Amino acid sequence: MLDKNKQLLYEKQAEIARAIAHPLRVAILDFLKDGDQCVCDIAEFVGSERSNVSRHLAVMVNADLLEYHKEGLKVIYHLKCSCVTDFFTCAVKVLKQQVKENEKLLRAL
Amino acid sequence: MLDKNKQLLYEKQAEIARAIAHPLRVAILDFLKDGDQCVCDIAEFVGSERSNVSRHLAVMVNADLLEYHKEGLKVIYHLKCSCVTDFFTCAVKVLKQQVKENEKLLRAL
DNA sequence: ATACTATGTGAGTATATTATCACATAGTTT
DNA sequence: AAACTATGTGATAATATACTCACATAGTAT
Repeated sequence: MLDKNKQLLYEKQAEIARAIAHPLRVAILDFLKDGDQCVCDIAEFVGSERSNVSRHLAVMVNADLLEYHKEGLKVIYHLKCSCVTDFFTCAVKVLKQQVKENEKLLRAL
Repeated sequence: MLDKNKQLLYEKQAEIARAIAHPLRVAILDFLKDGDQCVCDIAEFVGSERSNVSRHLAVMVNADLLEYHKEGLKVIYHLKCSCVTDFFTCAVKVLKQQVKENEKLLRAL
């Protein structure tokens, strides 16, 4: 059985996964990996209301995936840990493997 | 704005993140990285009901993170894509960075 | 066939997450 | 100061997730 420390670690890791686990947030992370952006431009990129984007950004700041600073009226968000892209690399691997299997299935018809 | 294909990709990636985003599932993945296991032993490892574990396993099979085969009465689960550990490496990096910042804060008191 | 073991599933409840709208705040410009 | 712009937040409703219990299924052993 798990000891308390391991359990806590798993909870923390799950928290980080949860902070990524939304299409909009994935889109935001993908956008920010190419450079810092303000809420306004992020909202335009992902195609959602600013208030909604604001909430999603807060989720990721809370999980320490993002940080921000003010520039006049604007709030600029910045990807704090670039290794987040490692996750996406893995996700793409899983997806490609899915496709491969579907192709196999298709050929068997 | 995002085109349909990008949007679909982000949804798929989010789906995979969601499949990881639970303490129990993180624990299971961590357990399986060291070798295949049956539901029974997984349930014991994570310290939860078998029926619950069964459901969590189904979530990850659905996301193509896991696969399984039967061996007599037992169902053996297997980590399909070892790169999942990359995600945890990143998560740990984020957590360490959190700790560092907290230490800084503490010293400033 | 009966009893047993490992696993999965339906139903119900509890809880968490998300989107939306209206509004609040804070900084900027005139 | 008044109007404006960018952002964040409270309240609500809709939806999704998670856990539990009881039961179903499938393979095994006697």
